[in-house]
Amino acid sequence: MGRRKLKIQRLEDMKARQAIYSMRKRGILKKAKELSILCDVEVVLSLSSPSGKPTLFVGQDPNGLYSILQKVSNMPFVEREERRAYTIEMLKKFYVNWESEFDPLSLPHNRNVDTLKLYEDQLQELKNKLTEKSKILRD
Amino acid sequence: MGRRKLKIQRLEDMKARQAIYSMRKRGILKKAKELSILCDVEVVLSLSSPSGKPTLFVGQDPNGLYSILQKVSNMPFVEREERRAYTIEMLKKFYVNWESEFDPLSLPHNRNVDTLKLYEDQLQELKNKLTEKSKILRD
DNA sequence: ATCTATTAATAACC
DNA sequence: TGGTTATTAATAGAT
Repeated sequence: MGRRKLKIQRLEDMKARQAIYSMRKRGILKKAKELSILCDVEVVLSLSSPSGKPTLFVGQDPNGLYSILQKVSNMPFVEREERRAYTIEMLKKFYVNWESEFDPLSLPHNRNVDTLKLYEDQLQELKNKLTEKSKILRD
Repeated sequence: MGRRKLKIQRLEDMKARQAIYSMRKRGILKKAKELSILCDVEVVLSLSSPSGKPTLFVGQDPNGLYSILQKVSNMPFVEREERRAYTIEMLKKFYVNWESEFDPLSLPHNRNVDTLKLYEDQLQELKNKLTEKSKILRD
């Protein structure tokens, strides 16, 4: 929408980038909010401005953020900068079709996750340790 | 947009919920993709359908997901179901204005985070332990 | 930031 | 679920 149709490609003009970002950020946040209310669903939207300022929207059920974190918190690798590539690989296994051009990365509930089973088991001990530490920390 | 203006409130009719969700999901995913390309920014969008099927979109820089996880993975509490409320409290501290009616939860880079400093320090030891474990796990 | 000409999303229908 | 159309909403370019 607008005076002209905008080609969807990286805007090279930094000024335009920032301007368009501000406008569209408002739009998508509104959409996110509406969707979460209308359909009573979990929505998490995370953005970074061209200058790097992050924005987080968590709609309706805060457990939405909780649940996505829960999935990924099974991976101990997120805390190590040099492990990014590996983290991404793990995410691909949780969320199929990572590379798909536009289609959402959909994770059917009953997907076969055999390959993850072993991994999860390996992590159990680690998570237990973490939980203990958490407890100590809160006391 | 549509034949009539839709009031933004929870749709009680399950059928309508599912239908509207499908339509709007497509829309918001398109917006997310466009924003990530146009402005070359990190975008992470996580949705749950009314029936619970999750959808994840990660745009442009996969490190977007990485960085949000990195922030929150500073919190060891995410792995404990009964700690949800506490987790939410921590998130509020990372992302201000949690309760704001529509405004995004924005986290300025140079925000004063004194209250977090102590917490982060306390967590350092924990993270070190975690890193060790991760290393062992990969070997 | 605000303003509008236009395009894009979408509510109701089929 | 997928397609069509009348309308509303988002927004590109200009102010």
